[in-house]
Amino acid sequence: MAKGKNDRLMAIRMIIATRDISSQDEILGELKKRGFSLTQATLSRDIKELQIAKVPDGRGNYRYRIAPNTVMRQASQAEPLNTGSDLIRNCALSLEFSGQIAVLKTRPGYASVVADMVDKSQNDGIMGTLAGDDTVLIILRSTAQKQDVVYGLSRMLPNIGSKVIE
Amino acid sequence: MAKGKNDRLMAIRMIIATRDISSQDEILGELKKRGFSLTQATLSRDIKELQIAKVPDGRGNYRYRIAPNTVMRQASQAEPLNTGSDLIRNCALSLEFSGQIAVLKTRPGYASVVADMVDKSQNDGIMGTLAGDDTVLIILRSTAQKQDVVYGLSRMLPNIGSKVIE
DNA sequence: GAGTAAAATGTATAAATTTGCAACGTCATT
DNA sequence: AATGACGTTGCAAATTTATACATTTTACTC
Repeated sequence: MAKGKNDRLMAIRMIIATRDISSQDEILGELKKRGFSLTQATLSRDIKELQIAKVPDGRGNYRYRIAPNTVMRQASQAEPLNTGSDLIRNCALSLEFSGQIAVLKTRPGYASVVADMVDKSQNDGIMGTLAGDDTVLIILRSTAQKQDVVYGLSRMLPNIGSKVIE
Repeated sequence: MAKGKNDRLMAIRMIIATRDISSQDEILGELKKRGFSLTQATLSRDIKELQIAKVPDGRGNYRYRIAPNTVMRQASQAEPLNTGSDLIRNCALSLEFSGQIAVLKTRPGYASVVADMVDKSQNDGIMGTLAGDDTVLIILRSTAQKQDVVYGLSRMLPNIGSKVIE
């Protein structure tokens, strides 16, 4: 099972989203369980590339998390869109609207990745997004139509339409 | 011994919000310039307490950042307001409204500091704020008038009026 | 003021993370 | 096949960060 670097990066994201991890050696152990072969040095480089950080959790411990600085972006400043993997595409769990706000629930740890995709979906109705760990808050422009927003999102998240809570 | 621990913590927040810092020793140097006397060990503990993390910045370097609070602060619980420096005052870049929400963009890294100031501005129209890295989400009370909110903010951020996107 | 518990800090060290460098593999071109 | 550009990786060392332990300071009570 010769897995490429990209699979490894996705696996790292999944691991830190799923488990309470506080050192790179722990991540390394999880990766090896999953059949990856690498050293801690490479992992450190991967983590840098993924913008993952070791963050104090406020309860006396540390935890690896996807970088805070990808948390919020203005939709209009987005770059051209990028396909992304199925793994990412399928991690949107639900979408619910309330006035000019929409709340998009994701699998734990994926919110910032999904928020990034939402920003890149070039949707005029979206003013900006804010991502936590498993929730993306989407701020709509006052002129936005709910249907148009859902349609726009569906370009990046194909089956989002079926996840809308009415 | 000049200043208490709390002053030191505030100084650390200010330093990392203001400068591009990539190691604790650099922070230590800034603190000493400002008249604080401490060791790296104490700084490490302070950083843990403040939930500050060393985050890859996506451009090949690392930077210390305050962990974004994913929990909304209630404006009403704010302490009396505090002048703040010109540097902080001038880091609001734009302000845009959509219904009961306003999105305030700041220079990267300043959102939590600005959000803090907004909370302390004792503005009745503001229900609370949520800060990312360079964006502050301001949730307005349903009764709030946009003009009153802008006016209230201008007490903390003097030229915010000119940054409003219409 | 003496006594005591808790908090804060420094010292020294351990643990964790980053990085320079050389080596290897992949592609595209010659 | 040889060449070269480029990305990826391991190794080992350097750097950076966290922490165990001892000591000092602070805050409070008597």
